[in-house]
Amino acid sequence: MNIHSSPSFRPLYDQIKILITQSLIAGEWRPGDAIPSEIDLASRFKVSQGTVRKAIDELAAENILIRRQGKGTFVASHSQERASTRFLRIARDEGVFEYPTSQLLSVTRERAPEGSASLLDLRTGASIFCIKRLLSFEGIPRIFDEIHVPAVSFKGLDDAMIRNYTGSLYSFFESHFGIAMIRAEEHIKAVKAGPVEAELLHVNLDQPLLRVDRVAFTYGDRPVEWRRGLCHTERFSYVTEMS
Amino acid sequence: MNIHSSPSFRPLYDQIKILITQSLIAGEWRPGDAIPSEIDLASRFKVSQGTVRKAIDELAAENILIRRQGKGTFVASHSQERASTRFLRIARDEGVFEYPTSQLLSVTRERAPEGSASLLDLRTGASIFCIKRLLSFEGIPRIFDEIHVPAVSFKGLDDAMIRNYTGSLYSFFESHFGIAMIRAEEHIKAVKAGPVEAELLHVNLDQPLLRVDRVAFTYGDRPVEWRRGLCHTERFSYVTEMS
DNA sequence: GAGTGGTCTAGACCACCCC
DNA sequence: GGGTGGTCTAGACCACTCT
Repeated sequence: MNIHSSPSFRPLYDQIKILITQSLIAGEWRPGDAIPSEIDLASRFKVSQGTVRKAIDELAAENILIRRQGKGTFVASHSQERASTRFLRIARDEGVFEYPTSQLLSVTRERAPEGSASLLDLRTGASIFCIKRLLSFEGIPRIFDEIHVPAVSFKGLDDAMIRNYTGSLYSFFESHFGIAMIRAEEHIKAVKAGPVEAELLHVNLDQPLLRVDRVAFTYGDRPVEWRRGLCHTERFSYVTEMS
Repeated sequence: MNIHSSPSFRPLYDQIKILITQSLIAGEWRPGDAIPSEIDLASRFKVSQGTVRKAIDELAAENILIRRQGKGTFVASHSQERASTRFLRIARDEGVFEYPTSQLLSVTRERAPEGSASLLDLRTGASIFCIKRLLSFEGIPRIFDEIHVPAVSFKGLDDAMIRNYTGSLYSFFESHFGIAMIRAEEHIKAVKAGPVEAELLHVNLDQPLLRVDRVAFTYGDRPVEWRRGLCHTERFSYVTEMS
């Protein structure tokens, strides 16, 4: 098996990562499913088990797959993950973590404004769904979210569907539209509360809020969600780690 | 080599990670140094090269070591890293990244207040150094930092030393005190500018600022720095990624 | 050419899970 | 007991860097 024919050498395990990713994009294995065993994949791709292992190791490090000793390797899912604090970085300063409750404000069909359109690789004016909601911790409204997703990828989305679903929004996107969020980038600023968010979050006008702009990506680094969260950070913080 | 004697089984490569970390703590290899080759380490630890590889792979994934094909494996350093954006997450919304300039305001010896003391595993009132500085982007002051470090680990620190040093603060800590920062946790809030920071950052009183509290750790997950940054985020953002 | 890390293989055996 | 992932080894060969 001579793949060492440079130039532009690409390791075997890297090519296998791509093949696995393509199967994920194609929906051959869906979030929560077990993928074939390492031995099966090795024989399918005609490589050694060690090479498959390395490919899976990297996908697991990216939180795309999850390994469970003795059971198998699974497609990461927002539905079954314990403590879905993975994309929710707001937490109490002290005390136990409590999952927020969500109040849906509106779901509308809109034309994408320039900002979110370009970040979602859409043309300005493309059709999107705009979701507005309020997240509350301990009964107190803390985060006002405005969420844009391309209408073409989320055909038929409406407020009743969301209201009838119990679970996180990303878990809803997975089960109803087969779109799994695997990565996100956020830009954070401190801003003054405007009239809308002041009323929703029960704060005075011009109170400082955290403004968290996010772009989330699915398999193959395809951007599929833009959102802006306005967050009242009294007794709460946005938590990050770096290394 | 039978290490598979459960209970409380610990893989060999994990034990070797610990041994390498201990050498880093002991200062056997310092930031910027090359560590011995994989073959040398394998014979020193009496394991196969593959096992050493796995240990080094994980330390490299944690940004503690840096592999360079054909050259060797090196201890990560804040001095020689290209684009030390690793612990500086504030960037312009658009345009090219420009490294900020630092203006040292004061270096004083203080008694640790309760907050930073407990986060640094010190008793309240322990001796610390308090560094205050102002970071400017494009000539405009953007971040007011207050930094606490234990006096016992930073013996002899004074403002002249910092002023005479060109380079980042963490690179200074490395070269003068042998303390390498490898990981940090941050808690972010939106707050109103008080009188001190309003003047320093040239903003009105009560303007919203980002308040970024950080605890930074060195080898062995030992906390050695607490800092609070107040940041004026007009045209700038705090950038994060998650997966 | 010598030395380093990087890739790939084949095989043995262990830890874990479930039937 | 049989299947899964997890660890460890030994060896071959490639890619990169420096001398």
